[in-house]
Amino acid sequence: MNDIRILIVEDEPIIAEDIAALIEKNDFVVSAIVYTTENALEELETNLPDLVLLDINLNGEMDGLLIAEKINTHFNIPFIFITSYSDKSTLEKAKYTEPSGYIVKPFNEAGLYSTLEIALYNHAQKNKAKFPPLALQKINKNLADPVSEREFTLLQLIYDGKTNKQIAEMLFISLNTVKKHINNTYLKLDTSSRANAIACLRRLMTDK
Amino acid sequence: MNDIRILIVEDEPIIAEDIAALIEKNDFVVSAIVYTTENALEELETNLPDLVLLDINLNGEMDGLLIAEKINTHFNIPFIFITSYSDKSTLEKAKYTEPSGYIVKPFNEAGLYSTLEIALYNHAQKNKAKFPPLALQKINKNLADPVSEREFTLLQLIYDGKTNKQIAEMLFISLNTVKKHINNTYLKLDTSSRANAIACLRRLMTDK
DNA sequence: ATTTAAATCACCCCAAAGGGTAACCCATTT
DNA sequence: AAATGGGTTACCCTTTGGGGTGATTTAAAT
Repeated sequence: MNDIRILIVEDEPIIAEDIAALIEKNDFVVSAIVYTTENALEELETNLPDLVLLDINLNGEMDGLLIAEKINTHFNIPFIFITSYSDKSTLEKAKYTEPSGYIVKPFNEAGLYSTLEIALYNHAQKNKAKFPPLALQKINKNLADPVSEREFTLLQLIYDGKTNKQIAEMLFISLNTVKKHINNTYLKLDTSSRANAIACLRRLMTDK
Repeated sequence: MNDIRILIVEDEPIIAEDIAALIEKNDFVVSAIVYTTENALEELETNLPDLVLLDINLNGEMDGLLIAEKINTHFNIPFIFITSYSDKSTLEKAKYTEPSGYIVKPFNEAGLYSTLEIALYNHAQKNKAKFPPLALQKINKNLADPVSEREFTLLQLIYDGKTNKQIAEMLFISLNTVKKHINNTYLKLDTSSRANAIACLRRLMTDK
């Protein structure tokens, strides 16, 4: 089956059942409902779900944050906080665990469902987000003298490991033109070699 | 100021004002409120915010999705959908744009605030996760002939944009040795230039 | 004790890339 | 009408990088 299995960690049985009903109504599968931190950790070890709905406050303690940390360090699954505590200090602590969502009670079905769907999709995309393609705007934002579109095209090809000759052939322009463009971009990037330009571009893509 | 500037894209002025009030109440700054797709795109070009609150349906069209695509391809900022359309088909389309959040109307202040905070924090973290450092194990996992630790050191320096001469000086070895090592790694990576080797390494880091 | 593998270095050759100058075309702007 | 800026090309020259062969040392493995 390709069913999405969801673990519910919630110390109030009535609310847990309520959540479970909404989830199943939307064609997800509840892998388990647990009421304590210990059971939650055990459930993760023995019956790993695809996603966790997590109450921050469990029996008076903010153990949801501990569980979140455990999920981050030991499992690679998304989790969503469901809590009635929406004060800034709780949220502040919670956000550092990088939850896929944060739902404040009372919540509605549509809100829960959309948060679930997006959490699952975004989590799946997360790995693919590494080494993203270059973005001209992003690079220029950090440059005094902006790179032109044509120059950017050349930079992308350099970034892909192409030689000047290959670039010339791909763009149907002279080798001299390629060299000229690249030289101009080197001035703008304040660099002086392809490999260094690539490192520079990486920096510009992550800066600010 | 380190104020977080938020763009509101919402075709109903009353709701837009409502959102703006909630935002400012929570110490964010509204960079602009726009009612049309055109103005939204213009605003992105001329006055880039830190985050966009985006209604999917603008004047009868699902232009919010177009704007989302534009943000993804041209700008590197988080965006959150705010919509009254919570049907599965709309959500399905929306999730493929990888929004940082999806808020279903009617929403409450706590829900909006927490979604904003988490979107901003997760987006900031996302940037840090981009362009991760090279990992020898990961690279070798995909290579028939594994790279040695010393060779890996050299590769990292190439990846950082260093020249052979710089590498030789940094590692206190002869320029000839540097060349030899690099040549050996080129054989293993089946490549033939630094820039190409870098592109190859990036590939190896993302390949399963 | 011998093989193996990694790291080190040298020398040579040629291809590729970097740096500078000058010029032309074609838009857009002033 | 003139200036500006991007894209294009050429020419010249210097530096860097890539490719091959061979050799030594050291440490680990058989």
